[in-house]
Amino acid sequence: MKIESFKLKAKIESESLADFKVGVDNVIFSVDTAYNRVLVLLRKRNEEPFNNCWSLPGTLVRQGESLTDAAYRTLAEKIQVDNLYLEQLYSFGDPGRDPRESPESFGVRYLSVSYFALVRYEAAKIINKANYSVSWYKVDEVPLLAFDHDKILKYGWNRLKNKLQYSPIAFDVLPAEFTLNEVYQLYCTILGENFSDYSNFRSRLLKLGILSDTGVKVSRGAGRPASLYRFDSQAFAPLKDKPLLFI
Amino acid sequence: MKIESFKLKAKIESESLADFKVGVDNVIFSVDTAYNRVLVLLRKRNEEPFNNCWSLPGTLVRQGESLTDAAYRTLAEKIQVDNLYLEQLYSFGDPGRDPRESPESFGVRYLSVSYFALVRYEAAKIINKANYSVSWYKVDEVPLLAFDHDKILKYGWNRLKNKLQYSPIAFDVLPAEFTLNEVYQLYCTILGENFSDYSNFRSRLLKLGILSDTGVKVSRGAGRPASLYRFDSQAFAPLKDKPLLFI
DNA sequence: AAAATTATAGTAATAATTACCATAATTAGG
DNA sequence: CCTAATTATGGTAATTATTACTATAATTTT
Repeated sequence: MKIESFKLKAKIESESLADFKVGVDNVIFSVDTAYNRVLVLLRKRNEEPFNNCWSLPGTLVRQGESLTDAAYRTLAEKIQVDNLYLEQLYSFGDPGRDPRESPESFGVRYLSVSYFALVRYEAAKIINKANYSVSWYKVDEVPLLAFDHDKILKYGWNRLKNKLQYSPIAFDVLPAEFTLNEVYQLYCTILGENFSDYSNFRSRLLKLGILSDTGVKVSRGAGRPASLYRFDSQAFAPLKDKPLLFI
Repeated sequence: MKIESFKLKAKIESESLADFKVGVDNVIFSVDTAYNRVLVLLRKRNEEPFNNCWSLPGTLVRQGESLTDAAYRTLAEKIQVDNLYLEQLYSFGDPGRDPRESPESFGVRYLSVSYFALVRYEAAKIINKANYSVSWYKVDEVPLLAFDHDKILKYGWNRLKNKLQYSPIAFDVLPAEFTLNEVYQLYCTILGENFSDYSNFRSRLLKLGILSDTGVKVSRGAGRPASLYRFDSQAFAPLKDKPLLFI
């Protein structure tokens, strides 16, 4: 059987099934505790459709590549960072969400599997290349985005705020050793300042029993030196999948 | 340009991009409070691959069809039910997850966008047709499933237990008017009996202020008649997206 | 050396949770 | 028809958690 006739046969057999290109779009948040802001990484498109529009950084999935790999590849192309949290967000696949779904393209559909990532602003370095431009935008000051990326961003921003409250994602993003104030600043920056008082946040966090005090003290500017803590993943393991509030 | 040569050009242009078929697989749970068990709907496959294996009910997405529509279509083919909760779960797309991803099929990939649904067992009627067989299995007694459906089921079962605790999905599944005991039984059946005492569950639930007493009393068997309540979606609206515990 | 700053511990008032108990209103069984 | 069993509902005291503070310790800044 020749290739083309095989293809035709497959086409007939599949009746009216859609053919998909699958893209991965990343909502990459960075927490800038120094300036009390959350930023999201946007990329200026330099191709059709939505040429010159800002969009979430994304890529189409290649042969043999897993979805997560595609997400990491996109992220690694744009920023250089050691500690990050990444998880799949949601899949957007409504017909018509991508203008490339034209009749001339034989009814191909574009599905976006979105991922959300969290990094610290100070620890993430943007990789600038000649052929594209990426930039951090304050999460509440993003321009209109290409495709349905506004919707994806909104979805991701909600997930981030919720996830932070019942999941220890903060410790994936912080360096291995951190002060309690650094944790507090991270929570404040993402959730707003009025969610808890520092003293109570400290006791709440320590009572969970998932942080271990290294005993090492560090001075960051003025004031009494703070203890460095580590996240104790062994102590956390039994709490996994329990509805656990971190704030 | 002829169709075939256009296709060839598209192929070259797309370099090493994967082509996907997108399927929707449903983890449909039913709560059987009478027998204190949670069931999941499985379908016996009557086609390759995994012929004669049990699998999650699913379908490939058709041209012009949204993912959610495909999920509802699969569900409506298998069961007849009035009140249900449905939400997208996760997308599984690792290369090699479907044996149809053979070299002869030109590197096509099979992505599964999974959905999870919740219904009441008493309210869901299986639709039996000649060409397939579906059946409820206790969630802790499922056989080995086709594809990576074991993984999907596990993921869905976790999501269900968590979601129930911070989201009012119970009221999507219950009839419009229900007794507090019916709510309690639903929670017990899914989460196990030792999560809370009935009396405390009642006060917790009522204190949320999202249920309104209709004043109508019903007798279900022996004992004092119970009040029928309604879910007050208006009262719930401001609580949406807050980390709210229902137990 | 004094003032400012930050970390940490602690405390009293309030609120929430828990493990019960009491009573009301019905059905079930003789 | 009467009594026992059953279920719904309201309540309470003990415990625990949360909240809004205060006090003190250990450092840097001036």
